[in-house]
Amino acid sequence: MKDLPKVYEPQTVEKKIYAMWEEHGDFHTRVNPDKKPFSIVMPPPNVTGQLHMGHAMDATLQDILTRYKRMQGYEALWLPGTDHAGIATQIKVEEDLRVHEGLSRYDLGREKFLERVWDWKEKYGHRIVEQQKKMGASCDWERSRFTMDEGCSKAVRETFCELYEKGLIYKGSRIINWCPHCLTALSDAEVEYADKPGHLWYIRYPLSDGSGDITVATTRPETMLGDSGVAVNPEDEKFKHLIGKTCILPLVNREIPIIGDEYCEIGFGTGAVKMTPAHDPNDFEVGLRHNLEVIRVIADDGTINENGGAYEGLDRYDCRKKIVEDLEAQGYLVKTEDYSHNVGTCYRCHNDVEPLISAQWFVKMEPLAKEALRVVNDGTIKFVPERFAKTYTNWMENVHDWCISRQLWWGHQIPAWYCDECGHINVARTDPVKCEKCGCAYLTREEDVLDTWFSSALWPFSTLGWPEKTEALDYWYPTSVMVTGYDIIFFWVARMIFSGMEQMKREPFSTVLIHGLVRDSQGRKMSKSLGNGIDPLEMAEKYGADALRFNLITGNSPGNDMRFYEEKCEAMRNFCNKIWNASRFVMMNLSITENGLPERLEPEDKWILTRLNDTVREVCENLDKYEIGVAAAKIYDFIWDDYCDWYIELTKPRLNGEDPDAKQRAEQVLLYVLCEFLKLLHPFMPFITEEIWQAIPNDGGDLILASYPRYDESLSFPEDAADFEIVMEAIKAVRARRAEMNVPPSRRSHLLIVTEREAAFTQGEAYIRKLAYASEVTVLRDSPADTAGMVSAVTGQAKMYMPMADLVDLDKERARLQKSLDNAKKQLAGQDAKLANQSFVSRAPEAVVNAEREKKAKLEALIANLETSLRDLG
RNA sequence: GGAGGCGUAGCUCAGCUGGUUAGAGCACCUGCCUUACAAGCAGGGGGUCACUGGUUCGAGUCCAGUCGUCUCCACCA
Repeated sequence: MKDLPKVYEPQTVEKKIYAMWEEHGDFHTRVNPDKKPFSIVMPPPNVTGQLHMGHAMDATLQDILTRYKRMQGYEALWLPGTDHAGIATQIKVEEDLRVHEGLSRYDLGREKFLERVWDWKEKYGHRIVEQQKKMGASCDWERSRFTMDEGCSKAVRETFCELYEKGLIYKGSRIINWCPHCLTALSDAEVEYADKPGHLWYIRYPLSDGSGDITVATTRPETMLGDSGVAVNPEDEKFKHLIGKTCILPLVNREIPIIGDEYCEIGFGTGAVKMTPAHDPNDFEVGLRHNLEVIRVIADDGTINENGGAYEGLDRYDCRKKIVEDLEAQGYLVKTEDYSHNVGTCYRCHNDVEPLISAQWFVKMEPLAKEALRVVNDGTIKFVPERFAKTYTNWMENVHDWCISRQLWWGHQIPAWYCDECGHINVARTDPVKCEKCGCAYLTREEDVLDTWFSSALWPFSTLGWPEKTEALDYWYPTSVMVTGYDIIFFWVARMIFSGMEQMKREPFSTVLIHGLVRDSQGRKMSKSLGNGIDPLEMAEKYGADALRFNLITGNSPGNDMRFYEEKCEAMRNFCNKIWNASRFVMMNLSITENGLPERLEPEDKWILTRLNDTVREVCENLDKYEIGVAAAKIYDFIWDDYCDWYIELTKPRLNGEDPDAKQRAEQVLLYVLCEFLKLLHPFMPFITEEIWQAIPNDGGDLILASYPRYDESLSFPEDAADFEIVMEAIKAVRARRAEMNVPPSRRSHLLIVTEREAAFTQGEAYIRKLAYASEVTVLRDSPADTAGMVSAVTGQAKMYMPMADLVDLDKERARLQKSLDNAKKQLAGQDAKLANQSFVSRAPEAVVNAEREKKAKLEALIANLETSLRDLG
């Protein structure tokens, strides 16, 4: 043991420890009726993705909760897995195909292409898992799932069929968001809006009867190719008379009607709006009401289609330019204004999305939203922090139908077959051989696949075996906590909730723990394009995974973003090193081979045990409330301040002393407290704690499976601890006085302690000498006759004198004492005033009043001591 | 337009249901290599808790308003 390096080396330790856990099967869970279940399903990262800081934080939080519950005796399952991530993965493989072979997916064809994607998945799918392991993730890897594995596919198909049968899934032609780059439809949630500078063009549409014209304003002139009407408000005096007339669409020369619709706001813009039902959701609605023609002019790839006449084949933005030029040339352009407007972009490729009419599959949201709202409103599902419940309900209350079809190949192909004869849509759990309506055998399968989030939505139960009735499902569902970022509430959390309610008739989890984003040191979002991402693995390699974990969960509060500072990793690494060296110290001094407390405890032992016990209680309370950062900070303080800076120092005289019995008792308490704090800290810093645990006499078994500390009243000695703190206070006062005068520790002096609490000080003579740099300690009841030439330090319970004549300046000493005295008196006056206040004494809770009285008593004692010291100085 | 967060030490942030003299890390200053640890020890400086008003015996904490800042949702061409 004595050869342990002075500096903790996480790199070698972490690998070894993780392998040990795996080898011992410590992560493995089983349906165990004797234990209470606890479960977390991991938000599945993209199968071909790489671990980023967000994942690292997410995983750390989940791991802490899982380890905590596991140690508390729960059958704690953290179920891992990966997501097929439709668009993201397909794009990656297509890119690879293009770069290396110069091929597109169409060159390969669907089947061959999908084989490539599966190969890709096999090749890179393990990467993220290995990365999670490096972070210490204690998942039950044997239960790992993939959103496109057999079971999940079955769950998807079952859900699709059920919803279709209930009429909750339908196919229809509606305006959807289309990404011309990814060439697929998107859901509302997949569109990100950004303010972009643009223009508002005012265009004159001549009336057909030649009686004048009507001017419309638009931000998207290219869509005029698909205009099939102009709308004005029916109450608008300016335009009322035009309703029913027609006008001529410039450039196209189409005659289109002027209609009256409330949608058009009086006084806004020109008061007249061009209607493009095929490319604008509002126009589409208006078009339905007035039977306007739906003319699609923009093709899937973002170019103008055959309906665009002369403009056919132009890219939509080139077309815009050309149209404006032509309008101007032909005198239809009235004016152009600068205008900033919100443009929807694809959340994957950030190209502008094109709203267009398209036949797609939708989930009808209204009936599903009802239950999803109820379980959050009635508290069945709790959000932490609570404010996110509002975000959630707000969205759910206004949700539109969910477009679930994607024009991709990689994903769950929609289980629908179109009858070539009668056109009937056959939706079936097993592939049909003939049309259920007309019986013909010519069926064509729907090519589209489902939105990735459709399978993610089923994750909490599909991973546990649904639609089969499995024991695991019965045991662990509903899961305990869902841990995820606020950026994913709509995409995922909301959809898991309504899916769980619909398919399982039970909520998928009882608590949603929301965390924020990890940003860079300047507060910017970490992103590939900015190149400001910090690789968690690099940080883990440099400072240790434990340090990184601690960094990510301390000093921030749930739901708030945090900035990542490498310096903080350094600080946390230092903490690891502190623990390492404290353990090294204990081991170096250890002669005992078993962990157990002695019969007889010294005051300092009682103090540290009391502090430990208090810490245990508070940490558990905090963890139960998901105040993980607060819990971590308390453990940090206990270990560093109480255990290392005080307790270890306090035991040194005994460890180095002549009394073997006293030495052994000190060892016992040192070891006991060490073991307890290792357990306490283990969920947060699993590697270093396990490593040390394995090296010391422990309770047997791996730390990961040890019992988490519980509050133990028999190990709490508040009175003794308070008495002991009197001594600590005196030591601090002496140190402060010496530091003030720049006395180096090497200069020791006789220390006279005048106190009524002689016993407390006499008992501690040995360590007082050490900690207060004294050559000898004399405890007296009465002040010495002559204190001239002595430096003094005063607390409420003791007066300390150090004969250091050369350093004493009587006047300065007097002035200093007088200043302290004045200060204390001032405080006492405030205290008196407070206690004289009748309404305070009568209204404040007794405990608060008593605390104030105690404080007053302490001040009085301090004042008395200061006064006698002053008097003694003469 | 709607909703929400944030504003506390030089920097980054904690501070739970209102209750000692408002904390931490980093940075800074002073003194120390005191045989666990200089990635350390001891001591210290530094805050009108954005502003204004209110509730209360008592407000960083609760309420209202103001200013600044960030985010999400919706979106009128």
